[in-house]
Amino acid sequence: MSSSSPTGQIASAADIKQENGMESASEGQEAPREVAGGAAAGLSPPAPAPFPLEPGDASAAAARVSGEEGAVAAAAADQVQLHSELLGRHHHAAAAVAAAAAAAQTPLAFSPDHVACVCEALQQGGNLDRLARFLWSLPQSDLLRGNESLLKARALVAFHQGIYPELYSILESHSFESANHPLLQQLWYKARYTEAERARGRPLGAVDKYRLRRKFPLPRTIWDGEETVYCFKEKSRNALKELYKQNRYPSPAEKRHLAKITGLSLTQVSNWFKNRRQRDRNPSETQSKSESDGNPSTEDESSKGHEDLSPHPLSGSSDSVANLSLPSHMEPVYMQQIGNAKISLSSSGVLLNGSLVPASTSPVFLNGNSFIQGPNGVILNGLNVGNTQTVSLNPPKMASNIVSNGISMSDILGSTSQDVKEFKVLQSSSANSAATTSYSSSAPVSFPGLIPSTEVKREGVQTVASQDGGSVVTFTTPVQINQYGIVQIPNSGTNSQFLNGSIGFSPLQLPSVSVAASQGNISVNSSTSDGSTFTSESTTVQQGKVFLSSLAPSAVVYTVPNSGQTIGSVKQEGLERSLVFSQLMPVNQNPQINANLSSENISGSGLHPLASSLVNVSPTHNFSLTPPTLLNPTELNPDIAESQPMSAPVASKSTVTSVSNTNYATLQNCSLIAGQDLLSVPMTQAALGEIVPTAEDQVGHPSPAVHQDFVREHRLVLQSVANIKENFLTNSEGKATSNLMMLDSKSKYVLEGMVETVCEDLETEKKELAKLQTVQLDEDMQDL
DNA sequence: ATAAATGATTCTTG
DNA sequence: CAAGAATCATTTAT
Repeated sequence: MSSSSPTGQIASAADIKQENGMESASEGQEAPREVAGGAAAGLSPPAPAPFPLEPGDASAAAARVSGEEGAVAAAAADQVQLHSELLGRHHHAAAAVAAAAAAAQTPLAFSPDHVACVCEALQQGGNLDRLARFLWSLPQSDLLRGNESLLKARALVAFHQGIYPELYSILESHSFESANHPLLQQLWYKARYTEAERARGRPLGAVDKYRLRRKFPLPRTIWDGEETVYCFKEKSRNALKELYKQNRYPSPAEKRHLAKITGLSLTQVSNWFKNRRQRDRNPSETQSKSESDGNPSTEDESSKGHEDLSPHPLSGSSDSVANLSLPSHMEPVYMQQIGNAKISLSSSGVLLNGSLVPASTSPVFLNGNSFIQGPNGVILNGLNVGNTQTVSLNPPKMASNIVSNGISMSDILGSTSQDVKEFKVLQSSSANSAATTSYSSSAPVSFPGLIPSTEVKREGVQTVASQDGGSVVTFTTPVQINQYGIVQIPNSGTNSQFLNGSIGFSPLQLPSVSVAASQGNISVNSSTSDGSTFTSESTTVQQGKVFLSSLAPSAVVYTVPNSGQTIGSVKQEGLERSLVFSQLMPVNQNPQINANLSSENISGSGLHPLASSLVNVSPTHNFSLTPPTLLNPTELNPDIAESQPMSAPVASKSTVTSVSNTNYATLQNCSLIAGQDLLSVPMTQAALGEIVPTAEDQVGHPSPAVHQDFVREHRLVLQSVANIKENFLTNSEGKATSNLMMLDSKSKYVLEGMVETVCEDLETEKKELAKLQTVQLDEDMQDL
């Protein structure tokens, strides 16, 4: 009983994943209420059904104990039985298990793969006692290997046996794959709770547990470092807020999209909106105390409030928003980075809700420094490109995609630490103001180098209509402000879909008026933070130029000097060194351009295949679309950096930096960040971890080649899946796919059953993947 | 220890 | 099925 509460909580949390409607949750909990306690959501993950950590423990433990004694002998039999049990469910796994069982009888060492397989299978089945026995039967040598499945199994066993010090030791000594984090995190906390509970003699309260969590933060080995506030990740929260500003009643499609982006379940998204609305509505009770005005939140919200307040609950919303919000799936946040300057197109942010959209996008111009502002935010770069040039890209009509705004933005900002703060402020404020409609005047928060609004004249800002729905980036007539040349590049309507990995580009239109020529150039500089790719000195900067010129009516050439080379005359001749967008991206109809980064490009650094999905590069044209430098995994996940000393590999892998010295322009793909950081980054990291052994890893576990291979196989599978998902994200459907994504909150822990999943749940599209595994297993079997 | 913030649940309604 | 209202239980801040 006493224990039940803590456990219950965890268990409940797990179940809670309402989305999936895990029945497992039902367990035996008596007090649904307690379980329900919002908390559930908080802790990420509970392992769904897979195996019972919870309440049942006691009984399980007891069973184990009793069995344990006389059972050693029985172990083999058990395993055989187990085998048969599993057989029905997992074909491959079963085979492996069988092998294992056989092996068990003859104390031979079997390959790590088999051990891993068996461990996974046993874990899946929740046969902890058997698992414990199995571990017992393993030769010491096997136990010592760095096999993650084995370690996980050992951790589980240690937990169930109450040997917490060992558990902590295991958890802290090995960097586990993110897929295993949820489970291990629970073990960690639960162990802490249990310890405290025992010490104290009475059950812990929620607050007590909270304190324990604070006191014993998760080790980086089982935590990606993503902060969460009230159970939701910061990013997710931001994304939700963004959308809420635009539309209080998101359509199902929007919710789905949001769910996907944030990694939250559909239910969570819905709940969030529901709660938000409720709290916005009646300030009474809870929040009333603070303010007179009902709106607790902030001014901005209130302002926007009136617009959307309109209550058409369901259906209405879609219509009203029609202009703005588009098709459900859009997620267009993408950025392009050219050298130093970062240009963000789209943005989620700000969409001006109904009001602003039509007219003009009133962008905030930041001048002075090279800022290019997207609707949402501003992207800034700390470097000066030219003092006077400003480029603003605003998408007049944005779609719903807010996506990543919060996400990407924050991440991006992260890189430029100094600016971050300001940036954030700016970002939020601008966004808000936009939403409110009153933007121009009040607009911009003070920003260094910002041009007073008065100085800005917007003349030719007319947004050009997008063509056929595809996303179009239009360069409208430049507005001149004094000496400052301002070029507006509105991005109207983003219909194109940007999938994570892909970047959609629409035709760039240049007004015949030569923007650039006279105005000067927009100098863009390469600023890869380290300057590794381009040397970006102020000098260069000034030289770097972007010509939006008369090459062709619709052609734009961005030229960014290469570090080594002097820019000299970049013009038409410079084509080789420059990018001609129009040619490069024939985007018109085909908003999506997918150029896979061939591994070779980055291979030097040992980039894993997965990376390719992340990065889109079209080598042929000295044009590289890369994940923003900022996105360096290192930066995204601080913990990664810490946990993996070898930041170098990581960085290189991300290719973020330079793809080749030939590229002059670097485009950043924001969406990538947004959508993918959840999935890809971690995955990538994991992959790297294996492929590029870090010092830490090696020290920690001298894993045999075999093991690595095995792991790699898994990784391949997983990665493939990831790729699939990313590449075909369009189908929001993706249930199938998502099943394999361990990182996907919905399917959390599905991974747990890596084996199971891979072996058993293969669906049509994934059969090939399965084969991989099969082959692997078969080979192993033969070896046996 | 208390209070505010927040996610989730339950029940009702359309 | 979704939304609103009331209410919880937990998380976070004081």
